[in-house]
Amino acid sequence: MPKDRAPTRIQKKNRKAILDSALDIFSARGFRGATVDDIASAAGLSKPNLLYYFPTKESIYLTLLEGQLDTWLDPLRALESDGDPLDQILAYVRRKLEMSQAYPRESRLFAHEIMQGAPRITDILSTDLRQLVDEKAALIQGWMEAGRLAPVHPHHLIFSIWSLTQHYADFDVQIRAVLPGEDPFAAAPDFVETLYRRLLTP
Amino acid sequence: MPKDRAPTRIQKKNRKAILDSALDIFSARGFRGATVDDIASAAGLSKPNLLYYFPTKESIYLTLLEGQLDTWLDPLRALESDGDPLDQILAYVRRKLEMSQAYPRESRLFAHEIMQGAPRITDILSTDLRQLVDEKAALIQGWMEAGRLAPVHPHHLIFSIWSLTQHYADFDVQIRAVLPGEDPFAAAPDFVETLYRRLLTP
DNA sequence: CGTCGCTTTGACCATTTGGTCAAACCAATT
DNA sequence: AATTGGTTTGACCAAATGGTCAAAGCGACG
Repeated sequence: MPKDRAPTRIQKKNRKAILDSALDIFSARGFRGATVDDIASAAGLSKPNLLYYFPTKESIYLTLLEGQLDTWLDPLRALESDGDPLDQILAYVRRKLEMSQAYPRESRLFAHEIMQGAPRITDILSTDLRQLVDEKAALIQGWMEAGRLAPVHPHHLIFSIWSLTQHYADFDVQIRAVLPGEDPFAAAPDFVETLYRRLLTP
Repeated sequence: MPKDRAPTRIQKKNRKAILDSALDIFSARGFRGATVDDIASAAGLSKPNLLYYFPTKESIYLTLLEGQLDTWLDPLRALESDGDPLDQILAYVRRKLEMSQAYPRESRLFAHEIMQGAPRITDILSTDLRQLVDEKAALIQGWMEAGRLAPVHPHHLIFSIWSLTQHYADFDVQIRAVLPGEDPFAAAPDFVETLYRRLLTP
């Protein structure tokens, strides 16, 4: 593995290729279902060569998880107290749905990890994520108490947004198998907007 | 493996124990994350002994998937054209949520399988499940056209029910990490009922 | 109580898989 | 062109894992 210097051109290229291939494979098969060999050949490298850039399979996986976590939570962070509450929520839902469409691999990566019991990120979930959610739930609660949104349990509201939007990424195969021809994401934005509009309009 | 006769008392007991332990482990770790040894010792058997009852790891997994699929779809099948449409939908949602609470392992088993691309059940999804969903979607569509339910895309309505209810089982860890103390399933029934009531009341 | 057929197991095997290592290979700088 | 340091690989290893098998154990029934 290279020294502690500025990464060379080759290092940048290969680390990026590895992480991209690894995301493909981890997101499709979970941590244990992915093999180092598969990731390596998907990245166009030999296994020892891959292990020259990342010391272990786990280190690749952790790099991905940690590297994407912030991005993944950005939409929720952007939920602000300014402006119309319903618009804020709808914008959040829309961002979340766009992320599921644009980054389904990331969605599945987290889904796998959480369904395994989230062994590598429980502490983050119960500290950072929990704090963020509590904060935004309080904001929503405030809107509801002010009569600016119809009242519902704010935490469960957030869960429902997660589940609904990520479902389109995580269960893509099922949706496509069931939906007659049409692109799952075609009608989804309208549907979720309608749903949250009717749920939350005071 | 035993001949083609009526199963003995011991066979019944052991097959049941194996399937139960296997459900524990497959649902927690997915197919590749589960080892035959783990399942065997969880069932209180040696590995060769387990393989005396099921020829392969895959056969255990398939037995579970197929054995639970019908049960898993029963709530949707029970959606009938009789009675008040909203009550029918709300009853479906309630049944589905109860199943997530009572059978989280089964929910996760299917979730894992589908997230892997559903290699073993794609055909069932695109035939049986699709037909069932189409049928019920048509029923819902009819209710909406008759003005007895507020109009939304019926397929996506069904997806939303799946995602919302199964989320409580599949992402249990995350929900518990985020929810301040309370039991996730305590407020869930009220929340989902409110959601679908507001969404669908004409 | 002996036999027959179901049940259980220790020992074993082949394959897969994560990871190591020394040697070869390049690329750029002097 | 020689040197230096990053890059690549073939060969190899140990552990894990799915599965086999012959032999031993056991239960019920005549």
